[in-house]
Amino acid sequence: MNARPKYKTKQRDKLIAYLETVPGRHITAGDVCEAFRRDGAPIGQSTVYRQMESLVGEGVLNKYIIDEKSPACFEYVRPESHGAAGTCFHCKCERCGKLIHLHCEELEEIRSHLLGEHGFRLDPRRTVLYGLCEACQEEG
Amino acid sequence: MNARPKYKTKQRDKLIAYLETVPGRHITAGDVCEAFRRDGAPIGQSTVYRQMESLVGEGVLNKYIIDEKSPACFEYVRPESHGAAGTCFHCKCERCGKLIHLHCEELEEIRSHLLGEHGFRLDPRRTVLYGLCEACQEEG
DNA sequence: TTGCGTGCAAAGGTTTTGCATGGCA
DNA sequence: TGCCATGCAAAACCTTTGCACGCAA
Repeated sequence: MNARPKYKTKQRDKLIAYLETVPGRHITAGDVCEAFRRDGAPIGQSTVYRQMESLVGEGVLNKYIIDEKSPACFEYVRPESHGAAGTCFHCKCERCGKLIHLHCEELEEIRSHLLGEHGFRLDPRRTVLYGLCEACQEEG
Repeated sequence: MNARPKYKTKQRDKLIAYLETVPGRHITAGDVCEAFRRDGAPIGQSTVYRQMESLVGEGVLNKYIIDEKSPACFEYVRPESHGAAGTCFHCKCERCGKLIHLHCEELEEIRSHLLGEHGFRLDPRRTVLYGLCEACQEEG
């Protein structure tokens, strides 16, 4: 978890204000750029990338990698859960591509188990569980 | 799981022969290209990409994504475990890159839980659990 | 002979970087 | 004033695609 940037800029404020309107949703850097463009007040894409990467370091955003050809997803974390391990797990259907978000207590136990028994600290932000969703299982 | 390609080519044979020399290790398409280049018998990179993608479909290779800027990793699966529902889970350290194979009863519970409670059939062959290994946690 | 596989080069798309300019403290 | 942040354009990177040629069956 890195330090904040030293300066408070208009772009940074606007970016955070926007992110607060989409808590818990998955958005990409491109989404953000487009949102500002539609607003008639575009922000440079390198600024968006740099600030968002910084916000990940500050714990304000989570960053998820779903697969190599999709852009990275960012998710706004509400201030009250900044410290908490309030991250979600992702399941992706190999067949239809559907992405499922799991906020599940029991999956937290996996993390403790891996840490306690195997010394491995699981990072849910980078981990995607692949498999078949309910609908696709039925289709055979 | 898709069908095999219709033709048996020299390039495909050489590729499989090479993969058999690195079972259980994670390699990238670039690694493969370079290995053949060093051998003095290069293979076109598009051929490598196309054949490896095909081998993933055949179940001969697993494909893993670490993060968006690293190239995709492929892992050779030995023939004897092709059909098996590979009770082997993979943990990969995001820092040192170490690959850990876990054969653990308790992790089987993840699968039952996901299936029972969330209707999701986890495929351990496609799934890598990312995080930090013991040594890298200590280094901070 | 048929048509799939190969290989080169170029495109594709996301993210990063160089560098001059502008704004925060 | 001093330094950081911005923004444009271009680079970097991995991967895919178009197309002509060659090889497997």
